[in-house]
Amino acid sequence: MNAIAPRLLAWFEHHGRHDLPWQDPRTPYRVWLSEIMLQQTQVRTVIPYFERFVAALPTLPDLAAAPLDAVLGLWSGLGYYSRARNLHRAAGLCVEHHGGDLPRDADALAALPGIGRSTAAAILAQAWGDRHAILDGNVKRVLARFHGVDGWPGSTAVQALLWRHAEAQTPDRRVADYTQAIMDLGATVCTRARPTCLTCPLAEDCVARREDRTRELPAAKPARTLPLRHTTMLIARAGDRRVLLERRPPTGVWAQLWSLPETDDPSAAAETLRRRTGGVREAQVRLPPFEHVFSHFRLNVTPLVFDADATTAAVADAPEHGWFDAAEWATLGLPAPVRRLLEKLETCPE
DNA sequence: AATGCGGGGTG
DNA sequence: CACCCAGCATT
Repeated sequence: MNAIAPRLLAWFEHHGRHDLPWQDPRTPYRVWLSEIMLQQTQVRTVIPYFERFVAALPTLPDLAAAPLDAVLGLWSGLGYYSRARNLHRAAGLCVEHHGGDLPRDADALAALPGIGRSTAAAILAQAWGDRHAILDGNVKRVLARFHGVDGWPGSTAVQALLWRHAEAQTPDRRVADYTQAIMDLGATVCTRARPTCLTCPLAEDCVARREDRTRELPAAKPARTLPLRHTTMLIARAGDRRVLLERRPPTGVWAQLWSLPETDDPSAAAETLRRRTGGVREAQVRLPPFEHVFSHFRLNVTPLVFDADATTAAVADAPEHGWFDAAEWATLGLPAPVRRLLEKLETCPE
């Protein structure tokens, strides 16, 4: 086997990232939180969210004791909100079953919601130096290129092969540094576009480099055009400038987040709102339609603004809802486009 | 084995 | 505009 660990560890000393906020102090809780936030999310995006989160909830018991809405508020804008709900649930389970700590065991970790094979391994490797192989996007790219693995890494077969390479390359010692090193190499040298092979410690034995195929590996996901959906978001604004929000259903996009009432029939918009608010009339202010892109569809959003006479209670079968002023909705877990919409309305005159 | 789940960055 | 990113849960 052509071992990469010695070269990677030597490179890591001077060229790795040693000042990430979750590296110091390096506690299992902070490592866990960072790993969850970093799922499908880049380091630069995560850092401000991480700092805010640990400032508000410094320990695992703090997280377990916090209301879910507070956790979703801290997560608002980061995306993949099931991560926040699972994080909160897992914290409760740790208090209940593990004395308020994360278990130091891969199977016990992977049994917690939101923690899979790779995240469990990353937590044990980073927090304790225990020998476990990780396989995230960076490691997939480095190993696919180094070993010349063809095929899309999302497919089961290719993923299984990459796991075998990852296990075989993980050293017996300095596992925390090795794990960080291979991710740093993927993030800073072996990048998706224009990798800087001239500075790479693995270039000499890299199959993709030798065969000039770094541009082709790892193979791209099979293309598919995203379906387009439409919705109308209803902004009911009271005289005191409070707006009507409702909690979204427990499943589907933006599950359990606070958001604007929606309708798929714009002509029925006023009637939809009247069921919740009493009298409304369409406002003078207009907001332009916009498009929001998800991984699996595109959403065309038409905002409609209404002036509401009263802030009466909703009928019994309506979803959970409420009237919020700017200071209040600012702290809620809102979908990013809804937050932008409300911010825009705040700044624009009558 | 495939799909749902956000939001932002990149070429 | 397409693709990707410190993946996991669900079907």
